[in-house]
Amino acid sequence: MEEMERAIPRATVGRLPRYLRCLEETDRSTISSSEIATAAGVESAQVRRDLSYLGSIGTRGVGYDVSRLRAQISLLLGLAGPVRVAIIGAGNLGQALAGYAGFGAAGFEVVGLYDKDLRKVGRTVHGQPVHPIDRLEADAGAGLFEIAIIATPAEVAAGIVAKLSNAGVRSILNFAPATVKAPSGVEVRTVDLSTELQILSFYRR
Amino acid sequence: MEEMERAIPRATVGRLPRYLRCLEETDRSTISSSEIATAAGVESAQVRRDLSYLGSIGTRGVGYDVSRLRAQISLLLGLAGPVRVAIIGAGNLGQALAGYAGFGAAGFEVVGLYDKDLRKVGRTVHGQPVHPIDRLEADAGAGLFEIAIIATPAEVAAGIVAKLSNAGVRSILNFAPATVKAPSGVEVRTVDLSTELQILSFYRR
DNA sequence: CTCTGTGAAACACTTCACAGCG
DNA sequence: CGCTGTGAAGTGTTTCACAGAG
Repeated sequence: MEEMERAIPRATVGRLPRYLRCLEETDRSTISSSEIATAAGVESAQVRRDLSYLGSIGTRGVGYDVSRLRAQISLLLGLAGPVRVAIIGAGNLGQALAGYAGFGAAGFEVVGLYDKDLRKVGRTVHGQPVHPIDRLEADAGAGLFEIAIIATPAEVAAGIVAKLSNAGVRSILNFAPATVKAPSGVEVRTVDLSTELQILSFYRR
Repeated sequence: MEEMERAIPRATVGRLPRYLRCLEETDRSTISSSEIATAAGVESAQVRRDLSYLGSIGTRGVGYDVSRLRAQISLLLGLAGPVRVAIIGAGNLGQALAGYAGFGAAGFEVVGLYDKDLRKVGRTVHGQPVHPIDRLEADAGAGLFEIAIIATPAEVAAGIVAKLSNAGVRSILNFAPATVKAPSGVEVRTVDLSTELQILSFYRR
């Protein structure tokens, strides 16, 4: 039997962070769907439909209570407590990510980097320890982090995804320019500069 | 009257770069839809449907001619000649992007950075000149680049998008954590770390 | 009277399944 | 016979439009 009580569409999940940001930027205590819509760049009916999945509690004639709605969305996105993030690969990108101050503000906590190069292991990068890549699977299995960010060369990305998903990690952000098939139950989001530019190239002129 | 001859679905455009990469990685001269599908992590029917929008020329019983197909996809994505890219914002991210070697390999050419800080203007970053931000609109209008990458603080992102689209730029990659509404006819793709992590947080456990 | 929540319609995208070409 | 190309069916998402709560 399938679980189907709270089937929130992927498209909706993808927009909730945007709504959350709008809510954080306003100073009013109540906000209507069309105000959120304008700020988020979508249709107001879309906002109402999306928020209705939260078992929503807007007030007709008024709108949504900002702090209540923030709490609801944060809860749904699993942002109630701190979310721990591991960075795989301590090269240029991995180090830049480790130093990114935005993590804390958004409730994420970097718990370490993993690298193959033993000369890097044991050092710290922006205050974060660099661990040997051999320890990755065990640490993942022990539940030391919830989300993994892959910042390795493309050749090894698929292997890392396999290890992580074996160890029970369900959320992976992949910055390697490689197409990796997500094992079922695992969400892999790939962000690649060349891919983005190629898509944009289609839409020019 | 609307142009409708070649309405290629956005979802298809988003997958073409992946197919292109598979084609670049194979050493065979012919390839079937299910082979592409396996490599790209999608269904074979999806590949055939997507490729059929290219006015496709597979050979029944055989598959697709790799070099022919590469040429077709490149052409459709507008990658036939070099595509010029400007980087707006010469801070950490902008500088890192300017130094990213992957541009050339994928047929993109960085033509310069733009920054508000006059102390940076006139310097070069990884061989790229830094121009004053005032010149952005004129340079864009003069057609000096096809794609703009926004690597500025969030506060100024919306204004930059407005200037660029005024000047006729149709393709924008936005790394600022800001929701910008794309003027019609302009494609804006936003990539933001916090948003990605928040989405992934939903799918953990 | 305003603004939510939601059936129902419209639209977009994916998958099935098979006719038919090479 | 193998594999493409595509009608048709299925699924997911957006938009319309309005009943009804506050």
